[in-house]
Amino acid sequence: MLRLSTKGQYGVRAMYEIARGYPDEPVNIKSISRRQDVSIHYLEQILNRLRRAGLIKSVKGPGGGYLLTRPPEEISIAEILEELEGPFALTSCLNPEEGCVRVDRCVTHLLWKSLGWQIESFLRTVTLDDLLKGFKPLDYQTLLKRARV
Amino acid sequence: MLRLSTKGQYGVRAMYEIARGYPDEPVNIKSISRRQDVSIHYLEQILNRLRRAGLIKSVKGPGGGYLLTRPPEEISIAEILEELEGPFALTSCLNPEEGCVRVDRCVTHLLWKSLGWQIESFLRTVTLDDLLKGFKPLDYQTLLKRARV
DNA sequence: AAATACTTAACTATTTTTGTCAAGTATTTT
DNA sequence: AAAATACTTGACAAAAATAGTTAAGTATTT
Ligand code: FES
Ligand code: FES
Repeated sequence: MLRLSTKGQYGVRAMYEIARGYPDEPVNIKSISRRQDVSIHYLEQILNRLRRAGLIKSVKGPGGGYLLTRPPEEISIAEILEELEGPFALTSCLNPEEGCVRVDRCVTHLLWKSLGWQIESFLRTVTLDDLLKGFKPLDYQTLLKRARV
Repeated sequence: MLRLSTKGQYGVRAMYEIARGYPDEPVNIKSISRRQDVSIHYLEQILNRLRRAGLIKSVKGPGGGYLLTRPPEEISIAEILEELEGPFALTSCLNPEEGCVRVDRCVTHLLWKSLGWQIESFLRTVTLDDLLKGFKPLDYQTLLKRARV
């Protein structure tokens, strides 16, 4: 239930590899593909979107690859996922572009909205730098402390 | 991103209607369909699963319908969603039946696992009784207080 | 000129979602 | 017994989303 698509998962893992080269060592697609076991062609599609969104930039030619445009501690997981999968809206009713006529008399609307907030808030507190440092949230209490900030 | 299927959404809303008849007034499918704007045939499919799971029971014949098998305050949203959409596993790697060979060297595995825990924990604290009483989580702080229990 | 590496668009197979349809079975009331 | 109400089950199917692949480029450095 509530599955994260492979596009989002691969995107975060690719960003982790690119973050390892920060600030000046471009990481090429082939090595990301090798280290993360994701097809080169699929990665091309994913990295293109992240580049157009301004999260990474590309360096062409031999020795080229991808580089972060900002320090790893300034790029959150939420930001990456948002670019690849759209806004945090658990239901179509919550999507501003779709909306819902039942909103006012719906008993579950606020529930989904709140859960969405909670998910988004947590993912905004986790950055690429956390992943680089081997961030390992061990228990629920630790998570709450982070989220409470 | 991270969408909840209509089956899960409709399931919770149907359970809310059935909860309104607790403990002794069976609620028939037709009235659930009318009040929640969901097709009768689709509801049949959903309620069947919830009945087989033991969350509700059916009463046949005229005046029949569905009844909760336990008090509304003992049935959490998490339980309903689990029956309709399977376990809280954000990625296939987290699903016990699927698994993943990369788990040990994966930089994101614990992240998705933690987020899954957080979502599940929150939904276990919200019950049908909360919905009946018009539970309206107003802000993130309120949510955290509930989750912290 | 050659090698490396990114860029873009179009296409497609598979799976999941979101239902519908049809033919029952069970129970109560008259 | 008959009629009405209401649940039960399984099969089917359209539509959308997911998860990629294919092909033909362009740009840069050595
Ligand atoms: S049905 Fe749209 S807000 Fe609940
Ligand atoms: S790829 Fe399976 S655990 Fe991360």
